[in-house]
Amino acid sequence: MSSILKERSLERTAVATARAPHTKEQQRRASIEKLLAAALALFVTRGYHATSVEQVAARAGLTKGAVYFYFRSKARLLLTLLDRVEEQVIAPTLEAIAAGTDPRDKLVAFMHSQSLAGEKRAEPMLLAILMATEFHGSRDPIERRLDGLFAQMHAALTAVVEQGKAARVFRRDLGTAETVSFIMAMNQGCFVEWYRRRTELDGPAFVRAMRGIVLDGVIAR
Amino acid sequence: MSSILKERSLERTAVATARAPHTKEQQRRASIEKLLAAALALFVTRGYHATSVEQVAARAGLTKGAVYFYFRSKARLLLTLLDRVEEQVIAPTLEAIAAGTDPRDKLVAFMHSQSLAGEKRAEPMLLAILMATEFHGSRDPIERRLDGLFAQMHAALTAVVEQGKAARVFRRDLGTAETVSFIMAMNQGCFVEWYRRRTELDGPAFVRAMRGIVLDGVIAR
Amino acid sequence: MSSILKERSLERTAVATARAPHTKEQQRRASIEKLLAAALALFVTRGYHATSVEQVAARAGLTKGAVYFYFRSKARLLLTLLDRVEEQVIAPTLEAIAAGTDPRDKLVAFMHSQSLAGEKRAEPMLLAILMATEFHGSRDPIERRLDGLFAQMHAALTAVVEQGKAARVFRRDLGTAETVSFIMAMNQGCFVEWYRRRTELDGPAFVRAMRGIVLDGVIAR
Amino acid sequence: MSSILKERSLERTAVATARAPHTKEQQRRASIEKLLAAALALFVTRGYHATSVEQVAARAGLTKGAVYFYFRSKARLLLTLLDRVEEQVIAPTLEAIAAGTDPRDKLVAFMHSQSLAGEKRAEPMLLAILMATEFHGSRDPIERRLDGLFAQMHAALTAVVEQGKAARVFRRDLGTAETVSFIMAMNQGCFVEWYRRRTELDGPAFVRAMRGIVLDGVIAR
DNA sequence: GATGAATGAGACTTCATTCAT
DNA sequence: TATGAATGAAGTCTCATTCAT
Repeated sequence: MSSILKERSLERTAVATARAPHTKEQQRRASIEKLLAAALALFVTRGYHATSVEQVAARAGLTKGAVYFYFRSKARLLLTLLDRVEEQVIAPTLEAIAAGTDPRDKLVAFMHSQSLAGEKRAEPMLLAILMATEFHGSRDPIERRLDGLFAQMHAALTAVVEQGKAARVFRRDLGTAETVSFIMAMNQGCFVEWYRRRTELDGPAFVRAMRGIVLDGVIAR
Repeated sequence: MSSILKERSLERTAVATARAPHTKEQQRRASIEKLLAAALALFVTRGYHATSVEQVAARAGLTKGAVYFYFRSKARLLLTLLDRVEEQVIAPTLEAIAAGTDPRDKLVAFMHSQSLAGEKRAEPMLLAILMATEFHGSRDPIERRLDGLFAQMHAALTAVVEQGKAARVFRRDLGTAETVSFIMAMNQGCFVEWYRRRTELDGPAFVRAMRGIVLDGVIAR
Repeated sequence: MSSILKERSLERTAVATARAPHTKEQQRRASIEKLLAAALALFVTRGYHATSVEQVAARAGLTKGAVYFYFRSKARLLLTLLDRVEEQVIAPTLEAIAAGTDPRDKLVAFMHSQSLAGEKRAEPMLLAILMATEFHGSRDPIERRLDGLFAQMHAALTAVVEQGKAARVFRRDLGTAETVSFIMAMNQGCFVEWYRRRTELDGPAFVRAMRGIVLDGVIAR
Repeated sequence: MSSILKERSLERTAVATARAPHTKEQQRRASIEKLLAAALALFVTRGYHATSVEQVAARAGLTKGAVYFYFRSKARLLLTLLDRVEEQVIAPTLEAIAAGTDPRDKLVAFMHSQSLAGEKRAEPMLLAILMATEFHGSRDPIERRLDGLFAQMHAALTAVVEQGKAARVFRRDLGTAETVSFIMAMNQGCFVEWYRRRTELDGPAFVRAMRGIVLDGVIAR
């Protein structure tokens, strides 16, 4: 949410665009993007602790110093990445849920939005899930940030399930908290499974299976 | 499967029990158990890489050296733990599946066995899931060991689903691989979710929700 | 032969000398030299295994980390030192041999070159000899490097002895391999002896004794 | 010289031989011999520091504890071995020198005795040479012990050379200390070379070369 | 007579981080 | 803007040694 970079870069955008295309500002942006992309790829495949700042820098074609110049620490590098997850994955999902008219619609919207994310932005979403695993119980600020991200989705889904049960569209024999947890857990589990078995699984078919099973299981008959 | 410890201790069990277990053997066992218990707890809560051998030893009331005396490396400590997961969680689940008579029965048996494990042996099962995340893509021998563990369950479930579809008890509109992956993913996701939200969730209710949704979603109507 | 350092530093020498060598490059060089000098002194007096990286760093006025920054391992530190031995001791000796016109000349050149090395570069030469002892039979890459170094001198001397015997200048009653081994062994033995008894022995007198005995013993009467 | 073991074992020899052959005393001896043999082989091939007490014990078919039971430390293990070197190699050589009638004879006796040792007891002699290299400059008691061993031979040779020069049988243009050092150095260097190139060199031929060169080089014409 | 459990010091190495340039 | 030198803490592992049995 609060990337260190945003403010600084925005205040110079005007000047930069007025002047010319190949400016310091552009290089700055490019370096930042290269570093974030490198970090994302490495954190997702190797994990945060197993990835060294040097590896991130090398993959971005820069040196360690650059990471510390743009991000003040390895942790902020991850936090900046998590800001993007919020913008690009969480926020759209929340909006999609909000846009739905009835509970069933909202649940479908949630799943649809998530599978879209899985297709277009698999890595950012995966990052949040994997980092939640890696930092769980660490008492690190990063854990709190991640808890915040998931809490938003959790809250939104809780509202949907309550609504659904009130409207007698969803099964009422299951606890709300338990239903929500199930949906979140299944969603995250499937994300990870899909990422790992990318080559073996048929993406659309997997999404269909997932959606079908959950809807049939959650919707009251 | 091949714990370093088993051989040595077993070959002496006869002698030991004949003479009544005396201190050397007892101490050996006790130290090993303390170390394994400490490692299990720490690996599950902090992760493997984030846990130092010294922390494991300290939690067991011993020193680093003792860890290296019994297990020859940090990796073997984890591998020994995974041997136990296989014995205590995977094997019983496979047996439960095998004991089921029809596909529906077998699927229920799988879920039941897994939720039992979640109740009685949450940490060992969780260990396998979390380590699979931490070591995925590492090319480490540990990754291969984990792949082996999950492959067993995957294979068993694949057989169940094929049977179920052949008998027209399970939905036939979903791909087998996708259905199996869904079941595994959901199962693992729920395990993690339940562990993390232990205090907020009602265990039995959560298991009921999970089971209900999946059965209703998988079984053909 | 392939010092890690050479490439990097050489490619910048032009720029550096053009602009007058400034601090970064100078500091780099200075630190490397300090580390290599410290390592050389310690490896020669205490041996490789008995010398810790920390001792090397401390003697150079730096910390362990600096050693790993410049050389990536303790082994590379030694290998870099061996590169220098090759350049500064082995190569000149080979050249001296090559420059000799007849076998007797070449043998004298060999001994002269070696005693010069003993005077001016006792430590580098000694390093090779002592490390050959320490690593013999270790199957370590360092052993292979050392074998390579000595093989060059061995080959050169073999040619000289063959030539000498063919020209009937050298004794023909002794096997070539045995004569060469004797020369190498005597040379190395004397190097070590001289280093150890530096204070008691008269260097020039020792060299004279050595040379006299060998020549009188090898040359046919 | 002062093996810890001798006293103890001797006082029981009487009892042991009186009783029966397969006694504790015999086993004791056997274990000690196995340990010493293992240590000798390992120290010579891998070096003292690079050999762990555990490796020694394992090669002897025993455990670490046994080493500490018989020898109180790793150092004493080596010291005991050096006692044997003195008995089996140094002493006989000194006696051989003493038995010679004139200087030339004594020098030949020295070289003959040493080459005999090289044939029959290569490892013990080698041990002394290699350990002298490994411990030189260490200020360890072992270094002093080794200095003592070599000092004996040095002293004996010094007497021989002085005699030889006085009798005008040896070259008088070379310093005594330098000549002695040369002989010692050449002798040790050849020992090592021969051990390393055992397979390539013809032992007798090598000894002949060595002896021929040295005698021709030392004896006055 | 010998083992096996356990320790603790110290080794090599990695890595996040700082800072002068 | 970015690099490269350097640090220091921490991590995995080895090993000589002690001691109860």
